[in-house]
Amino acid sequence: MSDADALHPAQLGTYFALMEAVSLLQHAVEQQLRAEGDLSYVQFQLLAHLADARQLTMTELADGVVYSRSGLTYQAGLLEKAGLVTRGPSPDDERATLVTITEGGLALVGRVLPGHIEVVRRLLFNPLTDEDLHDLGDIMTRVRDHMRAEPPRSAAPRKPRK
Amino acid sequence: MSDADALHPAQLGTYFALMEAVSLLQHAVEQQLRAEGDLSYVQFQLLAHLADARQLTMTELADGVVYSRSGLTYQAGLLEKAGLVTRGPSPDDERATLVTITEGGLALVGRVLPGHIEVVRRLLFNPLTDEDLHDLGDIMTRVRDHMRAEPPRSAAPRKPRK
DNA sequence: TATTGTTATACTCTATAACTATA
DNA sequence: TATAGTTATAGAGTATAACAATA
Repeated sequence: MSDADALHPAQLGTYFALMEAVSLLQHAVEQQLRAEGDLSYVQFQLLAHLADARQLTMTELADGVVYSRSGLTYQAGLLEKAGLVTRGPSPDDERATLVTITEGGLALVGRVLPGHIEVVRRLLFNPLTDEDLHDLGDIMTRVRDHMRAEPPRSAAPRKPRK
Repeated sequence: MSDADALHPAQLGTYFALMEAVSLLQHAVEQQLRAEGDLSYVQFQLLAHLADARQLTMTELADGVVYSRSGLTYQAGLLEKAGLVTRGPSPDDERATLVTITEGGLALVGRVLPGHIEVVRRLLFNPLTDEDLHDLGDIMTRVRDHMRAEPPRSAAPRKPRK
């Protein structure tokens, strides 16, 4: 037995606290989005990206949202059915699909965002000082960029039977 | 229009970085757990709690894992079917179900944990200094405790039509 | 050939409500 | 009455693989 599990207790505790806190936050945020906009978090993310860019290809939209292509097609289909986005061919690349946010989509984001922010403020930022906020932003930005750069490392070294 | 959305840009950026980083981490961790132990993250969490306590009631097991009761019953059923836990009545309270981890369950946790920790170390802790680690642990512990204490605040203030 | 996106399909997970049994 | 847990069921989401079309 190696000491591969010799992660410091502090590290393990930090990891679990991080995961649990975000899990709780995500749960709260999803309730708010569902109640005020009938949106899942993923759908909100997609709309938020589109509210910023107005128009993106499926591939561009997939960046920053982890999914499989088919998952994105599914979600885009839902958003289109709800009248929040439209889909059409791209003039530049005939293979691409351009997703465009509608007025209704923009309106919905505007309607949902304040409550969303309120939840985040109450749950995440309330117990933090300005310095905490700065530290957390700095740390998580670094971690995120590091993860984005990491080679996907397809799964695991080996796969014990069963 | 109120200034309800006047969350500082720094706050919004921190929030998004946090959510995205954790999303990426969770994705990576789930792949590892699936590949090396055929477990979901939830199942791993349940087994990890049980590896620590050996025996818990369903209600105790539900603490720290957000779910609905039925969701927990479902997961416990899967773990039992896989031979990783057993379920039986409690001597203290005839209503309660005692969930006990088996030797196989303990072995599986032992087999999966090193790889799990390796992924967390590589993705989360690699780009962090000791001071970052300390800050992050301190911050997220405080946030988590704050969220746990928060009144569930059932959903949202009001629900715009549509 | 590689890339973009969709479809078909199967599966996992989660939540709600109704129900049983014990406290 | 309240609490612990299960069941039935329905719905949302995700992934894989096969496919079509364009670059």
